[in-house]
Amino acid sequence: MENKIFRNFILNKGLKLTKERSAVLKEIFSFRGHFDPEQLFMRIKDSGIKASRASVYRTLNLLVESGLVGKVARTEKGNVYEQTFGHEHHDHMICDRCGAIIEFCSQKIENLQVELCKKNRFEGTSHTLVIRGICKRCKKAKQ
Amino acid sequence: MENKIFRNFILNKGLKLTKERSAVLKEIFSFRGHFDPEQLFMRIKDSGIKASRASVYRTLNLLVESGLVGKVARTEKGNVYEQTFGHEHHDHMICDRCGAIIEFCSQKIENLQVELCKKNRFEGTSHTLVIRGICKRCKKAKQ
DNA sequence: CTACATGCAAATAATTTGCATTAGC
DNA sequence: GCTAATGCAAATTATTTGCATGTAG
Repeated sequence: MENKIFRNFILNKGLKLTKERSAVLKEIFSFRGHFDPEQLFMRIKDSGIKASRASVYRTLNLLVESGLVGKVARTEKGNVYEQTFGHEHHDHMICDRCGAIIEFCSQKIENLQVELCKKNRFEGTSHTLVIRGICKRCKKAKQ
Repeated sequence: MENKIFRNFILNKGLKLTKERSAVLKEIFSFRGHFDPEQLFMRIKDSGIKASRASVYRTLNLLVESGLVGKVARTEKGNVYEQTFGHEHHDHMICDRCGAIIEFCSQKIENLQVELCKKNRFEGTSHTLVIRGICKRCKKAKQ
């Protein structure tokens, strides 16, 4: 499914579906969770396929553009991504101490978006909520 | 007021209140709005005081630690800050058509943050909510 | 066979840091 | 006077880019 979408996206732009690009796509969709470019690069390397860091970065940008992958956040150590295709909308909490990213879903936020948009006569299509602070693990370590 | 808070913070840590640190604090509280370290550095330079980029960065970190200044976001071109002392929190709607940024305040979001953090045993310190869509002006133009 | 993509290494850009010198307290 | 802060330039880190070569369509 995601292969088809990516293929279409690539060909429509007059670009080429190389084995490096396919490898990046495949690796991302082979697991669920957050990742950064370096982790992705290592995973691909470990899987036996060769794709340079440069290609990983370049493909990642294409994937974001295509909508298959989303940028979750910018942290002190770079960007964090996730696959967005086939996943329900959720938001994130980010620990400022250890960088942990916690996902959560809340119907109240969805409702709040509708309410706020009505009040401001804004036609909302999506939102991003990030709560920053200290995760329970670090909170415990602090004491 | 903020001078007093900063002075206390600095002295409590056994640090020194230098003229560079005072200059950074003064400059930040002399206007309202967002800024990045480079802009701040330039403003200070233009105001006739000498303070190196390194000192601006170092002081900025202290100010965030003290709670007088907050990190608004990480953008593609670095961190964006704002003074937090004496200012109410707000969030943004961004129009995908014309790029307009609408600020809004909502007590319900603040409450929701508290509720979500409690549920996830997360110690939330701040949040960023961005709603994307079409603003009323563009919505009207569309019809 | 003709763009476009790749790998590499060098370039960027924001921020941090080591060190000799200066200055709060 | 002791200790921390400054300025500078070099280091660091994540990401991008130029270019010669490889390859998909």
